[in-house]
Amino acid sequence: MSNLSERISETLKQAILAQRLYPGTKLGERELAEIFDVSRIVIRQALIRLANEGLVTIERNRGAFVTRPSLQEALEIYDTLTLLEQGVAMQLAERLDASGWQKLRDHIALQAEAVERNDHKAADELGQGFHTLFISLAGNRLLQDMHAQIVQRTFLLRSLYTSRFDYCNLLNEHTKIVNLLERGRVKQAMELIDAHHRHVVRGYVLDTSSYTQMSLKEAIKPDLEQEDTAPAAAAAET
Amino acid sequence: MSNLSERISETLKQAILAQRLYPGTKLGERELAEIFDVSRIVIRQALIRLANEGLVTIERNRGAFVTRPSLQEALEIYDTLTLLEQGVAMQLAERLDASGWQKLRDHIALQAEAVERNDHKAADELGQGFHTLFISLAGNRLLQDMHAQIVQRTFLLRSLYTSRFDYCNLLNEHTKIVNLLERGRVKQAMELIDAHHRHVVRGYVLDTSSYTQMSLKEAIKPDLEQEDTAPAAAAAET
DNA sequence: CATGGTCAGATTGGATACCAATCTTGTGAA
DNA sequence: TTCACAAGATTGGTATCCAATCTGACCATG
Repeated sequence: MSNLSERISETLKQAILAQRLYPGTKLGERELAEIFDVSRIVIRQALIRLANEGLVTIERNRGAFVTRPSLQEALEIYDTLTLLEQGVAMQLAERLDASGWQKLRDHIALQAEAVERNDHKAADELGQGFHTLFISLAGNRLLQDMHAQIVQRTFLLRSLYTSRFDYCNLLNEHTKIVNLLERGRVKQAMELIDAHHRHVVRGYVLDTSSYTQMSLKEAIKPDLEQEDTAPAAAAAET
Repeated sequence: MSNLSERISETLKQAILAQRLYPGTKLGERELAEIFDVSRIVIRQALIRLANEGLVTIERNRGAFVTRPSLQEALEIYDTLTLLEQGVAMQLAERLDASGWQKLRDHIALQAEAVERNDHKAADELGQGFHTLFISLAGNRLLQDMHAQIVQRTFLLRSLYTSRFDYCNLLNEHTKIVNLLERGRVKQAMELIDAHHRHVVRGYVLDTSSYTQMSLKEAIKPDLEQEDTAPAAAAAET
């Protein structure tokens, strides 16, 4: 359904966020056109979309590459994330109702389970999800979209630097933040949010050595198969 | 220089921000392709760029239109703007040096002159500029870009609703905010920032009757001439 | 008279083929 | 070895064509 170029940009985005496409990887128009079996123009449009979101960098007459954020940009990403979440924290402390706080606690409980199961993958995703849920409770769609865009960029950093998070500690901080806010201790909560993001940044070890290179086709294939069920059936009819 | 589709999207953006292209106006591919004398594909790419920034809305198989923000979205825009500027206020109160405060005061002085001259246009632009300067002092490029994108959307609102601002009052509030922040009275400053944006919103009178409809070509022409000096000369040679 | 359905035209989304400009690369000469 | 230059590859853009869909007018029917 909907736009072809939009679907392709979405597929590429998933591959980038899942770290199957590594920052710096060249995204050749011709190559992608063959992989997706579409014209180059659709690929170009998809790349323009991704470039506008900052996930891809287009260099004139040279091509598109998965964006490689500098350390400076990495700091800006977390600084901005902190600013947004501190702002939302202030709003929630004033406006959030009981059911809202409960949603946060439920989410934390889910993550706690995952941590106990030693399910790193789930714990990681739920940890990310907490921040998204937190922002969404402000009820501001625009703010939510901006936040989501910045969170996306953090995935580029995860690809670039090996990350060793202390999930248990991060989870505890989530709990503390909710507790502080619900009791109206806004200032302390905001300081903790700041510290929380610094802890996340500290989890990034500057170690660009260990990354597995993958072919473009290899990297995209999983998403391709997942979404190509219908087109494949249609193709079988011909 | 650089991309054709990027230049065209920039030109269209100027026309939208200058309120020569009114929200709801249809941006037909064929029509624009003739006006700019380029292929439809370049236009499509430009429209995709603008759609990603929220200035244009693309409806499948129907075409692109200048975005018409709902009242809900208008509130979200100013709510988000408030959140960003409050966050930056906190940072500046802690970190800004003397020369930074001076820049803010200088800017306010410029706007004060414009107000005294009764130069509404300049006063308006400088009023906008204050917020941009304010954010830029945080020294966070990403944050600055996000802020700029949201400010752009406020221009859509200015087109949609007739605005009657009390420039003198808004200017005074700018002064007060700077004074409060420099003296470390962060909380009061943040409250004033909130009030300030509410005053701006109040300046929008819901009155969709008085808007001058303009043809697409008419609306774009000024920017076209401005940037087409070189191409025009080249065309004259043929 | 109003209402609903059908059909032609217009517009968008996309494919294909082609060309110009630029970048990369590899080779040959100094 | 190093520099310059030519060949190939890639991107940016054009023109033309086609399918899908939306729009709107026209006509038939209750």
